Amino acid sequence: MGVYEELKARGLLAQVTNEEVIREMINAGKATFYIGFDCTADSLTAGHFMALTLMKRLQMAGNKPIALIGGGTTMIGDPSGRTDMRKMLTKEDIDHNAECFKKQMSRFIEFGDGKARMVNNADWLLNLNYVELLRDVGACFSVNNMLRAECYKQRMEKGLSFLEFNYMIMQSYDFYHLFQHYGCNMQFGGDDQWSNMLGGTELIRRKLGKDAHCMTITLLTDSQGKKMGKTAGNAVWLDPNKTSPFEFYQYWRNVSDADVLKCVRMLTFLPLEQINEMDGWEGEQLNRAKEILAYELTKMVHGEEEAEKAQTAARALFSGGVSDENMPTTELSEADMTDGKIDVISLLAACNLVSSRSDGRRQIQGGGITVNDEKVSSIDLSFSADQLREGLHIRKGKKVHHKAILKS
RNA sequence: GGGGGAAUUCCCGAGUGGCCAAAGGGGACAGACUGUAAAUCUGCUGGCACUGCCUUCGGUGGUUCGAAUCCACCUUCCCCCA
Repeated sequence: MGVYEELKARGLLAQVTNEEVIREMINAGKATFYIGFDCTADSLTAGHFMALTLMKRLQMAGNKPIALIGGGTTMIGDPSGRTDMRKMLTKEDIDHNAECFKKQMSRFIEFGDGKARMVNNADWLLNLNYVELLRDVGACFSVNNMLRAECYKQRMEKGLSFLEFNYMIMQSYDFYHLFQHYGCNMQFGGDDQWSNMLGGTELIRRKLGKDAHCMTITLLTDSQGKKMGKTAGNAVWLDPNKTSPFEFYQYWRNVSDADVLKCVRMLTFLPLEQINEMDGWEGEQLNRAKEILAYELTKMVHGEEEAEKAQTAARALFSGGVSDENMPTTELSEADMTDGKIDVISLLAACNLVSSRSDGRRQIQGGGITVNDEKVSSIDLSFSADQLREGLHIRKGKKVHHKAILKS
């Protein structure tokens, strides 16, 4: 089975420009493809992760990946799939974010001679001359067509600035540039990028009379149709300082039944035969599939050791209830104590388990807080330095476990 | 450039002088039930020194005993005409 068939079997492919040509090309390892990453934050997210695994799959089949960091395009902001304009980022923010991306990506993809390449479109986009660009490239775009593009549809009601309207042109220019300078003949991206990507092939055809291809990845959505990789509106980050390995593990451990197999298929590198076997699992047995998913992904992102730790911690907490070394921990100091003790609310706040003291109060009143297996029933409860020295196992709800300990 | 409309808490959206920390819904969080699932039901959802006080209704000033609500100017957005 070629890599194309594998991608298809895993449900990763959404749209392709020319199935025949693309299948042959990537199965034979003849493609030089790029995926663009806009650096709107200082860490990659679970959403980017899928693109990275795709890159890896294709690289393993002999194709050459180019990871494009959108230092230039981020200056504009992609309006696709958005109902409002993105916050404008400064050049400094963007550069910083691009650096962070670079580091994280190197964990997954091998960069270097003859391997994957990393480029930043700031290098060619920022120096473009407006009038020159208009004559050179602008003439190749039909506004009528652009307005019909799916990615602008949502914005036709809410308003679309000229700045954002140009995003498609910039992305198209990227492809054109990479095609000429790096022999890049294919572009990958999320399905929401389809129209932007087609803009590139169109430009290449018009300017150079050559064919280039695109292929989009199915967006990872849950059974409710929402994009996955977010909790409480926050992204699940790949940076361990922003989303700890334990939290990362738990995110995947908690996907709903309906989505587990889809995630395993799309995100892990487990062989398809094994996945197909898991497909028959039902009910409680699916918990096993969730563990596998969580473990595999944590291993890829944070390494085997962290994955083990997260799994051990999770198992201990949810089946035995025994506290464990691997639980997220906050070290408190004497300064956090008043008169040799600390009250529950302060404790929760110090561990960042609640968003404010009021929130902490509510959590306690709602019966959601447990310390050392005892439900906290009064907001007046406090703990002594000695108790804290031994370590307190705080639980918020069923899933959030935390340890607080007094550092001597 | 002309005319009309809009901006409310995480989101949608009610509120058009005091009874407004602001209806309703969504989401989030927590409780019950479970399988660390889904569905369902319940609670909760600005902050704090919490029967009280403080900050919030695009911004800045003003009117008033009192403003999310009235007035002026500004900013941003939408629609129609050019």
